[in-house]
Amino acid sequence: MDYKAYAMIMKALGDETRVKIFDMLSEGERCACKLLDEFSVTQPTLSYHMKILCDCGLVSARRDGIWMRYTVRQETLAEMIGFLNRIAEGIPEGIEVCDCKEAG
Amino acid sequence: MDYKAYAMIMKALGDETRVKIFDMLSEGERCACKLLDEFSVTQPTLSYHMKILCDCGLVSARRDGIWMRYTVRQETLAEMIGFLNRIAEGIPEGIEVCDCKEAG
DNA sequence: TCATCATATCGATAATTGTCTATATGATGA
DNA sequence: TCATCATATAGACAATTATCGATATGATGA
Repeated sequence: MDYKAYAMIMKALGDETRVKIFDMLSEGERCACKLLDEFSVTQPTLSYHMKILCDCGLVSARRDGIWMRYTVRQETLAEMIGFLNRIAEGIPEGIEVCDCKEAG
Repeated sequence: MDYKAYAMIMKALGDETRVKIFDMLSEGERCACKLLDEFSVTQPTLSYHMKILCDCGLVSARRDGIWMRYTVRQETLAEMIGFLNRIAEGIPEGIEVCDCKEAG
């Protein structure tokens, strides 16, 4: 997974509606109609948001008859958390001042 | 921290340049000039990106003479990781099918 | 005080995004 | 097969974003 992929995931969650949807999905599989009840957006707008969440790999969709059902993709979420954890762990104890003064 | 704040953080990281900058900062404090060397953007553009990273709370900036030095704000990053962990942990074992069929 | 250097802000602009209405697609059941 | 229902796509549009060049700000040192 490269920076482009991480940025795509973050961008997908960088919208209040989508981050709420994603949080709702943490409770388990949800259908589009349930999600539509919760948010004051039209059906096409919800569909647009779900596509973004699916395209980045955070959510998977399955068709069940005429309904669409969505779940969190744990692998992708785990990779994202891993990336952030590595950044958090990478921070050294002391302050490391860069060598501007010498260079300039 | 509310959904709006989380979305703001995610949006800040939802750009390839910024996610790279943030990853670079995991190595320790960095000055603007060092960051500018690494990325093919102009100085005003870097300044713009750093403002976004600072405004959402992910990065803190300090002035050191004529230089600006940036560090990861561990508290904010930890809160973000915590939020994602709660979502990951919230996913139940079995598939929970919602009651579309009965409701419709 | 003033020139210089690093950074921030301004104003402009092309690209992207989030939203809508209207319409298409695709599954279901009579 | 056809009407119906849930969802997806198309097209339009206002708002936001990422970027730049030009300029302002603010610290430093002669």
